[in-house]
Amino acid sequence: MRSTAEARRATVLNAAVSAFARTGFHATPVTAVAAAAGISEAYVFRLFAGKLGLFVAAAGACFERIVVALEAGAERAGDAGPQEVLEAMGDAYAELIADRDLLLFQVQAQAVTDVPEIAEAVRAGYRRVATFVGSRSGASDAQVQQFFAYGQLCHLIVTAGLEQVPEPWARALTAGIRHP
Amino acid sequence: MRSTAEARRATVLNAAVSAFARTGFHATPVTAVAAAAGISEAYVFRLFAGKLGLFVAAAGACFERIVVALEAGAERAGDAGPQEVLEAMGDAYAELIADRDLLLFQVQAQAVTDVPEIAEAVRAGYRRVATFVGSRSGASDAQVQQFFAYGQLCHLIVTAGLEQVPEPWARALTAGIRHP
DNA sequence: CATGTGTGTGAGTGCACACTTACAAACAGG
DNA sequence: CCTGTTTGTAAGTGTGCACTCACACACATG
Repeated sequence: MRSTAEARRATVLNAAVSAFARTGFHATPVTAVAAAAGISEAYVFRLFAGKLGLFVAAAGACFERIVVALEAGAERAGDAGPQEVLEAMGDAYAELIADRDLLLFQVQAQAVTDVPEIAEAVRAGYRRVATFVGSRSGASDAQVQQFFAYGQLCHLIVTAGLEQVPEPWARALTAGIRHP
Repeated sequence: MRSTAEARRATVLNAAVSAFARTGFHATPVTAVAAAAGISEAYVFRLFAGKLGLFVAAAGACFERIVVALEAGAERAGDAGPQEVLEAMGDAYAELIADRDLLLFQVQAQAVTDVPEIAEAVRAGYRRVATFVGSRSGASDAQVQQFFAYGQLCHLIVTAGLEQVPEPWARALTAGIRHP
């Protein structure tokens, strides 16, 4: 045995998050994921229950990484006030998505929510993130809502490439958004 | 001649917005658009420059309809203050996307911005909407930014079906969002 | 070393779908 | 009524891709 199946699954999931992030569910052949993971397409199908199972598992991994990053960010704020903790989480999120994979994967997953299993995975992911953000920061519902609203705005900015647009309307939308 | 090409193009674009909204660019065969429009697939290819040209044209139609709705909404607020005009636009947008087609199309388009022509169409669309919202309302950049942030949050709520989720975290995210 | 179990692949198979081509019918103008 | 133009389609063609299957190699255990 060159490797255990569990270890392979982990590397495949990393490759899957990146690949799906770039080209989305339907336009990403599992051969692309397999190649990025350095194994054959056939073995990917043995490790996961079809392309759909692979995508759902990748969604789990994506949100897992987000929660971990937010935890680390919140730790930097210690037990400061809700606003401070939220800002620390925002900074952590901005750093995390510098490579764009996690952000783009979320956008891609949102676009395929007509598949029930994917919709459920997206809900489960945001459930984890939202409950964590709320409980860890102690912020009000309205503050948590604002946190996610500007997070979603960040998704638009990145997918549309608005950081690169010098026109006033784009500057207005990107003003104060951290990092991208 | 049963119809003029220009009239056909319009009906095809309506069908295309609906079809692409539901299943996205890559998972929507142009046969589906053709069937919804009541014509043959071959004729769709004569009317538009490939599937990509059809999608880009549909994006134009989508943002066009959004701007028209916002104009009508703003008209209802007359020349009140920026905040009132923004709220009137928000209400108009909420009504407009009751059928979900325009909202879902935007999400789908965002997911396919790795295709340069689509990215440009998305930018052009938001350029129209954002400049109109800013100039018509006279609101500050920060207000306009907030308007779009909560609009994007609305996209998440609808795609993930959060209106149907009774748990507290989902209630926090959907609180005060008009309509869905 | 025989046998079993888990890891891994090459070579298909079948189907969906983007796009083309050859052809037909409706109308317009002279 | 004949000729050209526009509207429209049926029937392909080629390709990409999800998924399968038969098979091979690595390692453990008695």
